[in-house]
Amino acid sequence: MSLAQIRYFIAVAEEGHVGRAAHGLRVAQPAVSRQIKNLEDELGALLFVRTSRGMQLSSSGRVFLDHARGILQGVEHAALAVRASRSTS
Amino acid sequence: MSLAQIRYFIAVAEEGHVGRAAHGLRVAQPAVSRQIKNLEDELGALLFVRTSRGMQLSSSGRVFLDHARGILQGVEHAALAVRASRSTS
DNA sequence: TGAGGTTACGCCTATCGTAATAATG
DNA sequence: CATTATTACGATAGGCGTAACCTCA
Repeated sequence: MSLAQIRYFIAVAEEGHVGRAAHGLRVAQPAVSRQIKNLEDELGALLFVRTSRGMQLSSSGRVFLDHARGILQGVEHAALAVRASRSTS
Repeated sequence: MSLAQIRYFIAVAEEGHVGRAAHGLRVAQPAVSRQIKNLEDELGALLFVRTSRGMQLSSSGRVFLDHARGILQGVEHAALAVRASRSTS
């Protein structure tokens, strides 16, 4: 699992389309498609249901989404906290 | 920032030595040394004070450590939650 | 057949390990 | 000089983009 995979996952979950997510992430479609697949393989669960119109979160995907957002927020907070502490050091 | 960097950082913080941390991580010393440096560069702060006997957390490092642990726990919980939800899907 | 997602394939960057180089007590 | 960290450098793996392919309404 990587932070990039988590970002890609959240983007697809919010957009409902790999293509649209890729555009927002400024990355090509296959990059997102592959990383979502890698993530699913590692977790041993399908995170999305593929429909002919796009991707919809599966129940496992919904479970993962909450955690995923928390992780990214944790990363942001960590960076902010360190940058803030710099002046105090 | 990557999850590997966070793992390396925590290991060094706990061991107090790059070498010992590397051994525990089953990776060579320079890999850890470099990633710690990359992390420090990205965060714009020194996370450790280098002594001739090893590495000691700086005040910025102490700030980061709490966040770092939380992030990794978040990752673990996320994976566990998805694996648990698999059977429920 | 059009609107999506995925697989194939070649390139390129990032990371690694070994070996060499500091630095410090 | 022993101990520990860092830098150099060549090799490799993982990620990306383009292009080709698949699937479903």
